[in-house]
Parts: sequence; structure tokens; C-alpha cells
Amino acid sequence: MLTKRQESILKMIVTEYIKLAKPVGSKLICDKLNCSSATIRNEMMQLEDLGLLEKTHTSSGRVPSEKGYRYYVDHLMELKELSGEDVYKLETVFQNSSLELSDVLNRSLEIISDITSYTSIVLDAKSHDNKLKEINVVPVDKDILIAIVVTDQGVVEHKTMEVSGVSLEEVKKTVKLINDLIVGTPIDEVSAKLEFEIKPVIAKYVKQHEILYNAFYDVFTDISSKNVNVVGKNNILKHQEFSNVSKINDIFSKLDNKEMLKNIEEKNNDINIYIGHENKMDPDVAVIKTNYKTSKDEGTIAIIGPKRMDYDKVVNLLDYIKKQIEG
Amino acid sequence: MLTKRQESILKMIVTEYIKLAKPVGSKLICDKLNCSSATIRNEMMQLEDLGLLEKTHTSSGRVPSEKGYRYYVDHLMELKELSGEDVYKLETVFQNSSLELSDVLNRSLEIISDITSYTSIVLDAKSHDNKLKEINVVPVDKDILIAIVVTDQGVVEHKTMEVSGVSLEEVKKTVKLINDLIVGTPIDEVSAKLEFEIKPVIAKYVKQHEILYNAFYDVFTDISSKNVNVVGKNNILKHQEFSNVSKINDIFSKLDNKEMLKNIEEKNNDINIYIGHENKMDPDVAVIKTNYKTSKDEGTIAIIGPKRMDYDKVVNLLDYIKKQIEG
DNA sequence: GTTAGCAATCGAGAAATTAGAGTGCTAGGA
DNA sequence: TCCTAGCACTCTAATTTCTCGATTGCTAAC
Repeated sequence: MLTKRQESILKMIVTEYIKLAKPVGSKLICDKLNCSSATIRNEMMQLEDLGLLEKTHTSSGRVPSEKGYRYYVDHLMELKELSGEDVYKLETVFQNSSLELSDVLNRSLEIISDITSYTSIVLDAKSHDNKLKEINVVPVDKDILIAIVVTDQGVVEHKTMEVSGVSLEEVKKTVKLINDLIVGTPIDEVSAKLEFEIKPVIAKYVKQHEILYNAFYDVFTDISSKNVNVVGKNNILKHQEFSNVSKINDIFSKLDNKEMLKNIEEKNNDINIYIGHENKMDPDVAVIKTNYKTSKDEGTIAIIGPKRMDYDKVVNLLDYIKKQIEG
Repeated sequence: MLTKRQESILKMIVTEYIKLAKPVGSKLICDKLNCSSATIRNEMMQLEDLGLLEKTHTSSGRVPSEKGYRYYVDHLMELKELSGEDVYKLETVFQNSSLELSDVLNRSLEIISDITSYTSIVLDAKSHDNKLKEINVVPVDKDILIAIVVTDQGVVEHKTMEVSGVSLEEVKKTVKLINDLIVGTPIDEVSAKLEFEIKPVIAKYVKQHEILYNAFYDVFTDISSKNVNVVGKNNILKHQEFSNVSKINDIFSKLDNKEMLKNIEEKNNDINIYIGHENKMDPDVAVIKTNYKTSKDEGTIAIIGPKRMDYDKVVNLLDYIKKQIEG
């Protein structure tokens, strides 16, 4: 258990290091607290023994360890109000009612990336409350059709299908079947219904029913699949901890790997902080994320920055966005 | 006018520098040509006087100047055959008939970015041969509609429209009007027809006809507008000429500026090379681009790399792709 | 428990040193 | 007239040395 003084020293070192990115020495602290630098040094030694602080070399000032950051965000961090300016910038997005949710998310995270200099990720999927409204098929060429799917929440998706050996009549019949039988089904359950309710029926009257079934299956898999987008990637370049090209390459490659990013999904309803090795992204970054849920969509938004990150500000911003989206 | 020997020296310096990224000295050349280093030095001096070569410092080897590269690509470059391996990689994309053109383009440029370590840009627009086939409107909420536009070439686009103060009847009438009057119009002319043939008619029977007209206008502007995509951006990081963070930031920002990228459009039907200051992108890069045109789409593909670029290989690859796409 | 004093440690940057690659020039030879 | 061997000169890049200043840990006294 830390004493009050140890806590304030740790807090100072973390905030100061976040601000200046230079190891913090005892002198800087003793100016603000009312005691000598020697006293601070003794305390710092103890904090180092506890694994909360680190030195970059024998005679350097102290830097927070991952454990130190963790202690800070768990016990010491104070959430201040968002600045009026920041709120104002974000409001312009939320007040634009003609935007689709995914646009709102991307734009507001662009703003956040802008004001924080960190990088954001939006991972969204169609929510369970989003139900199939209708499917439509337009022939465009021999054996080539376009399927257009609309949900009751106004989400539209289309996909080109190639169905050789199936007549247009058969396709239309199948479409009617889908519209009659599974309209109203939550979008994430459509694939299953397609398999158990549609497939057996068309198997009876369509010769190449496998082809047709697979084509529709692909369409619905597509529409219910997750979508991930990275915003403000270049901000990585703004932080001195990412100043060598191979590190940059490393992080950029990870940010480009959409499949991997889909794993950042957060179930938990809080705002969660993963510092360094606590996240799977990269040991040199911190990730702050939260999920969101509306009738149309659900997903996760995440902010990525160096471990020396302005934790309280980011938490505040995510909290604000989450509340705005969820209404 | 250059002598034969000067040309081969220039050619050697360019190819060698492209390969090794180090200033080329007289010794390296005189080993391959049959004469002494002093002779080469004399020739190099003349080439430098002509502005074709440069030195990085008084006693360094020579580096091609922009003019030197220009002379190389105009007069000295030989186009070799593509390697079987490269062709094989690309063929897998072109043989997949179920892909839409934009996917084919993006995938094949991904492959090119991969094998060359350069960055690609695809700028595509709907071609004039792409005609409006039908428009469909699906209501999803009060005052919120989704317009779905399909062209005869199988391009589908949708957009959410907000039309307060307009009844569903009025919308449907307008849709019928569009379907009756302007179906078959090339997609890049729809906006104009909308203004002169539809707008005057609906003005008569729809009170809020401005709102309705604007909504449709937006939909069609959207569908006929250009789309730009950057592939292999991280490859920028692989070249030593882009090793400092601010340069990287600079180029990345430009590659993110979609509006600016739309200006790279190439009208000319050849494969065009823009070296250094010849392009608007960045004085340290070279851009090689060409246009393409099919019944569905037309646009430009471009490869961006350092001035020290493998010009012949890239020209070959672009040529191959262009031929494949245009069939 | 706190503090002043002090030797010791280390990084960061400046200055000096060295090795090597390459040049330009000159003078003699084909 | 063109080519080349030889040589002094230039500059880079890498290595080493030196110095400055910040900061520490320890000790002894308050």
C-alpha cells in the first residue's frame, strides 16, 4: 500500500512524463512538494522497488513502468471536464442528422484523432436489432445478377452473384421465398435461417440449388460481417516513441491487418484501458476502447497511442462519444 | 548529342544507382567498360556539365540528376519481358471472373505494389458507356428514404436521402418519371438531364420540389463521381530516400488527400513517367501512370516510388495490366 | 524522518582522428 | 587528339576522446 506522499509523487511523475516525455528527476518534484530532493529520491527508490517506476540508465530521472501507468489509471487519474472547444467540434458531427451512423463514428473519431494526435479504430457490425426488410435481384448479364439487400434500419448492401446453370425463373422464385419466409429476421441470424428454411425447399425444384444457395449465402455473410476502419493513422508519426522507421512499419502493418483488428472487439460496457503488454497490438502502445450499441449497429471504438498517453482526456472523449451515439 | 560511350556510361550509372542506391564511382564503370578510370572521369565530368549527373559532395561518385533519369527513360531504357513468376501472380486475379473491375484493379495493384515495393493509386470513375438502368426508392423511416441506382453494366450505388415535407406519393411519381424519361442515359450525363427534363416537370406538382430535386441530384452526383484508392502505402517506408519521419509524414499526408489525388487523372493513352519536379506529388518521387477504359469504368492507375525507381519493370507491369483490363 | 553535501555515473553533444573512396589535374605515351 | 598512370586533394563516415550537466545513491548530521 502506498502512502499519500508516494501516491502524489507517482502521480506527478506520470503526468509530468506524459507532458514532457523526459525522465523526471527529483528536483522537479521537490519544487512542487515541500521537501528536499533527497527525500523525494528516497521515496522514488521505494517506488522503483515496488516496480512502479523505472530508470533509463543508472543516473537518469524516473519513468513510469507499465505497472506505474496501471496504478495511475486505476487509482490516481482524475477525469476533468472536456474543454468547450472540443465539445463544440464534436457537436457539429452529432447535429448533422442526415449522416449514417458509420459516418458519424468515423467523423467524430477523425476529430478525436485530430485533437489528441492519436489513432482511432472503428469496428462496427450490424446489430441484432437490424432486421431483413427485403431482397431484390437485378440481372445484368448472362449468369450475372446483382442482389440488393435492405434492412429495416436502412442499411443497404449489394453484391454481384454468378449463378451459371440457374434460370432467371428459379432465381426469382427463390427471392420470393426469401422475402416471404425470412423477412423480419435479425440480420445476424439470416444465414442460419437460409440454411435450414430455404435450402431444403429450393433443393426440391432447382437443379443447381447448391450454386444458388451459395450465392445467396455469400450475400448475407457479407452484409452481416464486421467492418473495420482506421482513422488518423499518420498520427503515429507524431510521437517520439515511434521515431524509427522499422517501428513505424511494424505498427502500420498491424493497423493495415483488418483481420487482426477485428479481434479488438470489446464486449464489456466500460471504457477499458490496455497498457503495453496488456494489449495484443504492440508492447509500446496503449489502447483505450469501449463498445457501443444502437438499433442499427454495434461495435467497438478504440484509441491507440504511446503508453505515455493522455489517459484522462481520451477516456473523457470516448465516454462523450459513447453517450452521444447511444443517445 | 551524347556519344555512344557517354550513353552507356549514363545508362550504367542510372541502372547501378537504381540497384545499389549508392553514388557510382568511376572505378565501377571502368571495370565493365574497357578503359581506365581516368577516361571515365573525364566523360563523367562532361555528363555533369550537361546536367545529366550530379555529385553529392565534391569527392563523391555520381548520381543521376532528374534530367539524367529523363534521358534514361527517353533513350536508354530497355523493356525486358516480365518474369514468369510475376505474370503468374497477376494471372490469378484476371482469371477470377466473378470479381468486379474495381476489385480486379485493386488486387492487381496490390500484387504490383508487393513485387515492386512501390505504392499504387487507382482512380476510377464510371465510364460514359455505363448507362442508367433503373432507380428504386425504399422508405426506411419518416422522411428518410434510400435510393438505389443500378446501371446496365451492373454498377449499384445507394444513398440515404432526407426529404422532409414531401409525400411518398410524390417521391414515387418522381421515381417513375426518372425511370420513364432518363433510363438509358450515360451515367455522366444523368445530372444534366435531371436538371433540364425532370426538375421542370416536378416543379409543377411537388410543393417542396427543390428538396426532392436536390436529394436525387446528390444521389446521381455520388454515383458518377470519381473514386480513388491507395494501395501499398507502407511501401514508402521501405526506401532509404524516405527515412526521416517528417518526409514520411509529408508523403503520407499527400496520399491521404483524396481530393488532391483525383488530379492525377491521365487523359493520354500512353504510359507516362513524371520524375521529381515533373510531378505535383513530391519532388522526391517519380510517378508512372496510365489510363484505362472499359465499358463500365475508366480511370487512371499510377505507381509511385522514389526517383531511383525501377522504371522499366514498372512500365512493363502497367502495360501488362492495362492490356489485361482493356481486354 | 528529513536534509545537506558529495562523489560517482551516465548521456548527449562537440571536437579530434582516421581510413577509405573518389575526384580533378598534369604530364607523358599511343 | 585521345587515353591513361600517378598523385595531391577533398570529403564522408565511423570511431574515439573530451567535456558538461543532470541526476543519482550514500553518509552523516539535524
